[in-house]
Amino acid sequence: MTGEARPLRADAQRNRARVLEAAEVVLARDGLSASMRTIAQHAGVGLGTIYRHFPTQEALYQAVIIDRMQRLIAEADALLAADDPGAAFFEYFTRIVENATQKKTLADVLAEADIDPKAGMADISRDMRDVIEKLLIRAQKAGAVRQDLHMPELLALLAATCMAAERNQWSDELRTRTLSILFDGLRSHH
Amino acid sequence: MTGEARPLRADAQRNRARVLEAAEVVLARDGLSASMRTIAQHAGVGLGTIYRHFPTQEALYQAVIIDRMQRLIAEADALLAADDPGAAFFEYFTRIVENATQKKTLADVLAEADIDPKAGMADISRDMRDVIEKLLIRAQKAGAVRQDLHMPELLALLAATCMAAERNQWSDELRTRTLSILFDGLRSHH
Amino acid sequence: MTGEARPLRADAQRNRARVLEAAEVVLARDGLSASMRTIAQHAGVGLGTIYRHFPTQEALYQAVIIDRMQRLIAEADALLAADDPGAAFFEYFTRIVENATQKKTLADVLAEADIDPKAGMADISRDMRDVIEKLLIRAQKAGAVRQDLHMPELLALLAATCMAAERNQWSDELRTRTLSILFDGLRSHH
Amino acid sequence: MTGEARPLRADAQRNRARVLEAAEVVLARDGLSASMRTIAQHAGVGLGTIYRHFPTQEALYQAVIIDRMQRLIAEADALLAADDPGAAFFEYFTRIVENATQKKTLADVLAEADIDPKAGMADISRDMRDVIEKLLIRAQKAGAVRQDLHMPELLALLAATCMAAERNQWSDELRTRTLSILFDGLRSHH
DNA sequence: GATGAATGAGTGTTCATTCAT
DNA sequence: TATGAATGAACACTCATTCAT
Repeated sequence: MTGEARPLRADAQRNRARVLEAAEVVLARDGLSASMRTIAQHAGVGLGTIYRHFPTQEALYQAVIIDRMQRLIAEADALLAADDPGAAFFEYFTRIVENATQKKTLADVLAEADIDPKAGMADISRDMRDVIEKLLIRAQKAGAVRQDLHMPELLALLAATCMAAERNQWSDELRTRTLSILFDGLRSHH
Repeated sequence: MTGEARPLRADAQRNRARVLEAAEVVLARDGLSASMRTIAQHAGVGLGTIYRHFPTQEALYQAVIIDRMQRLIAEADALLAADDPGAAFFEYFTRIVENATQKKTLADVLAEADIDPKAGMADISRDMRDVIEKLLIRAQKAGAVRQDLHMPELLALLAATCMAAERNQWSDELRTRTLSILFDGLRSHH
Repeated sequence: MTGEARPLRADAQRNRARVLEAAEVVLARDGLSASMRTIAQHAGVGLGTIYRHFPTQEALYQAVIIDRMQRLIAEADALLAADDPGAAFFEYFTRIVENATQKKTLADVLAEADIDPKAGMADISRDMRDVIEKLLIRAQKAGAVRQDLHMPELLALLAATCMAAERNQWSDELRTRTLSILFDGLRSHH
Repeated sequence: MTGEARPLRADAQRNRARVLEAAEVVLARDGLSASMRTIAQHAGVGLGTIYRHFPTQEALYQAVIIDRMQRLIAEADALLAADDPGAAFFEYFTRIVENATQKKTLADVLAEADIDPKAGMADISRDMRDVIEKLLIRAQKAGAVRQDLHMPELLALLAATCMAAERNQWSDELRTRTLSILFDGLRSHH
C-alpha cells in the first residue's frame, strides 16, 4: 500500500526485468543462436522462471523488441514539440540507428513495420510508424525534407540502416558519415 | 600419378555444382533454418557427398556466397569500360541490390566486406571491394559522384540496402524509389 | 488442546474436499496427463494448498481413489441386507463397473486390490475385498452363484471389466450386453 | 548377393529390430513413463537411430503393437483350419491373453480395435478383428459358442481380460481359472 | 567416390515440488 | 494457512557431422 509495498510481486517484476535485460544482452552477443538456457544463466534465474514470464521463446524475443520500441517511441514525444522540425526529424532517425548499433535486434521489427503486423507486435509497430510519420510531415511542412519522400521508402531506408549498423557494429564515425550522405538524399532540393 | 583417365572427376565437378545450386535455392527458401539434409535431397545427392566437397556447413554457405560474388564481380567488367562512368556506378549499385532481393544471403557477406575478412572469404571480398572502388573513382572523376564519398560509407550503404532488400523482399517499385532517394545523396552538388 | 476455536479447520476441510473433487473431475477429463496446476485452478485454490493436504501427486491420486472406494463400499451395506442375495451380488458388480465408466481411474486400484497393498491403499482395498466377499458368499449360499468361483478370479474379472469400461468408455448398452454374458459364466449350472 | 549379403542394409534392419525389441521390453517394464533415451540405451543404439526408424515416440509405440499383432494374426491361420472350431476359438482367445500377460501393451490396441481406427493402426486392427470374427462364426456354426454373442461384447471381454492380465501380471493358474469362468459364459446353453 | 545410417550434444518446453512471502 | 513464483530435472525431438559399406 505504501511505496515500498508488495515485496513478492516486486520480486517477480524484478525477475521479469532481469530476464528481459539478459535476453537483450545475450541476443546482442549470440544472435539468433541464443538459447533459453543461456539467457536464464545470464539472468541468474532458473529456466522455468523465464517460462513463467514468457510462454515461448518467440514471446520473449518479441517482448525484448517491444520493450525497446516503447522506449524509443517515448523519446519521440519531446522531438515532436521541438522548435526545429527538420532537426527533430533527422535527430530521431539518428537516434534510432544509434540504438540499433548498441542493442541489436531492433532492425528486424523496423524491417517489418511496413509489412508484417504479426501478433502483439502490430500495435507497437503502428505506434512507431505513426510517430515517424508525424515527424516526417512536420519536417516536410517546414521545408526541411523533400516533399516526394513517402513512408515506404523512408521506412525502408531506416530499416536498412539499422540492420547494417547493428550487424556490422558501425563506429560513431562511420554512422555519422553514412547518415550524413543519406540525409543529403532526404533533404529538399530548392 | 595415375595411368587412368579421370571420368569421375567430371561427375565430382557436376555434383559440386549441383550442391551449390541446391544450397542457393534452399537457403533462399528456408533461410538459416535450412538443413544439410534438405540441401542434399534438393541436389539429389547423398548427405556425405556434400561433405566430400564442403567440409562444413559454414564452408558450404561461404562457397555459395563466393560463387555469387564471382558472378557479380564478372558483371562489373563491362561497366568498368562503359562510356558513362556515373551511370555505370549507379547501375552496378542497383544490380547488387537487385541480386540481393532475388537470392538472399548475399548481404551478410557484403556487410562484412569492409570488416571481417574471415577465411577464404577475404580474397573475394577484396576483389568485390576493388571493383566497386574502381567504379567509384571513375564516377567521381567524371563528376557524377560527390568527392567526399569514401569507401567505408559507400560499403555501409550498399550493405544496408542489400540486407533490407533481401530481408523484406523489396518490390521492384520500392527498390527504385528507395535507391532514387539514396542516389541523390551520393551525387555531386555542383 | 488449544484454547482457541478452530474456524480455520473448517476452511481447511473445505479446501481438502474441493481439491479432491477437482482432482476427480480433472483426472476423468485429462487422464494421467492431468497436472497439479490444472487441478489447483479447477479447485480454485493455490498450488501450495494442494501440497498442504497431499504431500505428493501420487498421494492425491490415492486419496481420490480411496474416496471413491469408500463411497462404493458404503453402497454395499444396503445390498448386504437385501432380500435376494444373487441379485444383490450382480447388482454390486454392475454398480462398480458403471462407476468406472463414469469416473475413470478406479480400475487401477481394483486391479491391484488382490495384489499390491501399497501405502494407505491397503486398508481400503481390504475393506472393498471383504464386502465383495460377503456378497459373494451370500449369493453362493443362496445358490445364485457357482460354488467354484473364488475371490482371485472374481476380482480379476471385476478389475478387467472396470479397466476396459473405463478405458473404452463403454456405452450403457455395451456394458449391459457384456456383463450379461459374463454373469452367465458366474452363475450356478444346476 | 548370397544369403548373407547386403551388410549395410542388414545392419539397418538389425537396428530397427533391436529398437523394436528394446521398446517392447522397456515398455513392459516402465509403462508409459518409458523414455526414448532409455529405450535407446537398452537397444544399445544412439538416440538418433530410433528417430531414423520411427519419426515419433507414438510411431514407435504403434510399431511395437503392430509388430505383435501381426505375429498374433499369423498364429490364427492354423486355428482357422483346425478340426474343432470351438476349441480353436477358445484357444485363440487364451493365446491372446497369454500374450498380453507376457508382453504388455497389446491391450490398448485391442481396446481400440472396435473403436478408434487411428492412423496406420486401422488396417491391422481390422485384420485382427476379421480373424477373430471368422473364428467366432465357425465356432458358432459348430454349436460351440452361443449364437447371441456378437463382436462388440466379444472384443470388449477380450480387451478387458488382456488389460487386466497385462496390468496385474496374472499367473498361469489365475488365467486358467478366470478364463474358464468367462468361457462358460460364452458357450452355448443347449 | 558416393551413400545414408548412426551418433549425441543441444534445443525448447513441461511440471512436480519447494519455500519466501 | 494459503499463495504462486521459482526451480531444475526430465522429455521428445533436431541436425551437423562421422564413417562403415
